[in-house]
Amino acid sequence: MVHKQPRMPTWSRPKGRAKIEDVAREAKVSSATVSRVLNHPAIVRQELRDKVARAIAKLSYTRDSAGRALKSGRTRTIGAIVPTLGLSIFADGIEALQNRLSESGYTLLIANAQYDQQRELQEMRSLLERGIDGVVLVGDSHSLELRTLIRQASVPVITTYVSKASKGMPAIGIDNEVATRELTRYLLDIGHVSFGIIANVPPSNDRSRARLEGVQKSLAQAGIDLKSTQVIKADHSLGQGRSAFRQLMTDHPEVTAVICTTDSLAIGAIAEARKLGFKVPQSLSITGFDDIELAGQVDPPLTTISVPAGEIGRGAADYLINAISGLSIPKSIQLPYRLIMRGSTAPPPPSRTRKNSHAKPIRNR
Amino acid sequence: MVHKQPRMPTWSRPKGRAKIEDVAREAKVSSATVSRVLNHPAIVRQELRDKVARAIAKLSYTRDSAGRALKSGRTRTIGAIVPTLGLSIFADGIEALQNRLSESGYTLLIANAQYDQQRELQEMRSLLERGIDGVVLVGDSHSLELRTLIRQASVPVITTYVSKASKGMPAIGIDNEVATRELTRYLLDIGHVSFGIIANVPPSNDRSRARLEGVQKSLAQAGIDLKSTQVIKADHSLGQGRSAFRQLMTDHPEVTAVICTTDSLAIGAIAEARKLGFKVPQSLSITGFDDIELAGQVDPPLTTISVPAGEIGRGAADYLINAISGLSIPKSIQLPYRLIMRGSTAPPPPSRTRKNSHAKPIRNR
DNA sequence: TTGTAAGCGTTATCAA
DNA sequence: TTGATAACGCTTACAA
Repeated sequence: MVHKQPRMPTWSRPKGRAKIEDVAREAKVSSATVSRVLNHPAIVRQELRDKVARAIAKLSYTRDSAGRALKSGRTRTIGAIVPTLGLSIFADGIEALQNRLSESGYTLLIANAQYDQQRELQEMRSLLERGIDGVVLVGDSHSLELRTLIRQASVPVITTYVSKASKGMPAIGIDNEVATRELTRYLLDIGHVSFGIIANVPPSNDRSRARLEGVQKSLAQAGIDLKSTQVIKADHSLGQGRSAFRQLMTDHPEVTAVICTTDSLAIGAIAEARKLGFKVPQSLSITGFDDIELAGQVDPPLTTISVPAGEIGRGAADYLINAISGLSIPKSIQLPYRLIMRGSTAPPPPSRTRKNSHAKPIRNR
Repeated sequence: MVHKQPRMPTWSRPKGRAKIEDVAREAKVSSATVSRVLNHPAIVRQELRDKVARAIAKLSYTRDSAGRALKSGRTRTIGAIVPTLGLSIFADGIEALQNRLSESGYTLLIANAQYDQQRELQEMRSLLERGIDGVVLVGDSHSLELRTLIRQASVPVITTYVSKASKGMPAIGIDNEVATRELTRYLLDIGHVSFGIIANVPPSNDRSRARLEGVQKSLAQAGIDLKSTQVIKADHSLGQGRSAFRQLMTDHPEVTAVICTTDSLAIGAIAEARKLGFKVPQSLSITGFDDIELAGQVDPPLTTISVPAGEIGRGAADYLINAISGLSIPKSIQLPYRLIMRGSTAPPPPSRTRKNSHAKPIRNR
């Protein structure tokens, strides 16, 4: 005998979720008391507190954050816009950011802008409409419109992976330019005089630009000339690293040190170098930037600059949480990078050191 | 002469944001009309529509989603909980998910659970409290409590990177077990009889387990015995791939094919193999799984299974958006994987083929 | 210490 | 076609 299933009402309200009134009724107190138990437990009598707690457990009540946000003007939500999640350096930062926020009861709204300022603006609008309490950006190339939007919303903001506040926006990260200066200095010190650079320069990538400038300035300071063909532009893929390397070495066989602005490019370059028969580091030094997981595992392991992505993420979280609660920390936070010297760099072959190089004499002292 | 700055009120409300009433006043219509222009423009007269539009532009008004959510019970927000963002396969999926959601006016709340069911549960509570309209999970190992929570909230859910609905939860992804079966079949077909497996088995990683089972079943079917020492457990890091490989080859020098359950492990294994003097693929074949960017760039390029992370992310978004609007698509979506044959695999050296192997005769048919 | 009630910004129902 | 108004669930003066 087939029984008919008890039929659901044609359209039952999607949420059978308990509300604060239900808890109040169950505990025989007012809804205000329930709210107080939730938000300021100290000011309610132990006995009632327990009753309310039991009622909450029984109904497995959770606050509806919409009502809460409407009343308080706070969403306990932070937004982040990154260029992409496809680069582990950003993914790692976001992961750390989320972990820290979660500990403090915040949730993370995330968006990616694909290095497109127009998209960034649009995502920001969407985030702002959601009423985020704070926002995390990357880098310091942002449209004026974006800045205006943030200022008008008077939402705390911090930008990451760079170290200097730009146009009043606080930052947390490393000084990319100083980092490549040190790296270049190191290569100069061990005797290199003929350089090639593989730089990822998608539009609006200020970090990469700073890295490139660090190298250029350091070389200029050492009186070493750099032809424009010694700087190859690429995106950040391994494949581009390979082809850029090939082009570089075709045009400039005299090069003994190849500086890449990301590890991916460097790893691509190493792969291609090996294929082309270069001995790294004996005849050719190659460096990266970021210190991704792979950097220490390739053969030879990559000399690179380590970027503290986790610390950046955590620091951004802490900064915003403080800023939201009124403790404004207006200054930028400069984090230390580390020059990691591994096996991909060595002094140039004897025949190629300064003595018999074509480098001009040192100009700037 | 120093003028005092006009002093801000001790505590000004953080938002100078225009509300719907302001727009209404500016346009000399009722707030209801403004709302209608925003939500059902068709039913309001052209003239008023324009007036309202102008007022909106003038005040640069945007809806406050808290009020909206409170009224409508919808937040236009999707939550996602991934094990980690540190694996590019997940980062890529999330990126695609976010892009697709963004196109449809949704924003993405993200959390990571670090392969910890307890954390997953806690993050889910937080997400649910935020009133998400749908949720994306990874894999099919989830605590009963989590399932219950989701069911009670009656929030649409989809799990990803697996292909079969488990306990009523729809899924989108590939069939990991079938994939490694095909991969193993391929290795058998080209003559391998002695296998080693490097498997990442963090707690609750069902994908990895399925991959491992696929290999085991395929080998069992071919009548090939697998000692427990031929299966090395590891996490998913490159370094672990290296050490696992070393251990494997120490215990089982007869192995001619090493199957790794992730590309990272395989790349680590290749690096170590090279260091130890193995010739890949001439004397040893190595395979991965995921087809990360690097897989095609290492030397030799890695034979692997390609997982369509982007498609998974987009598919999950589409699924949820449909489910939210009532078009329930109850079935799981099985996406095709691809076996990518590259240079890291080849027939075993002649001396090691079946003829003179120690493999038992085929049992199962 | 607790309860009552107003109001946060929006949308939808009902009347006009 | 438009306007007035009542919720939505929560927090917080203000009263008791």
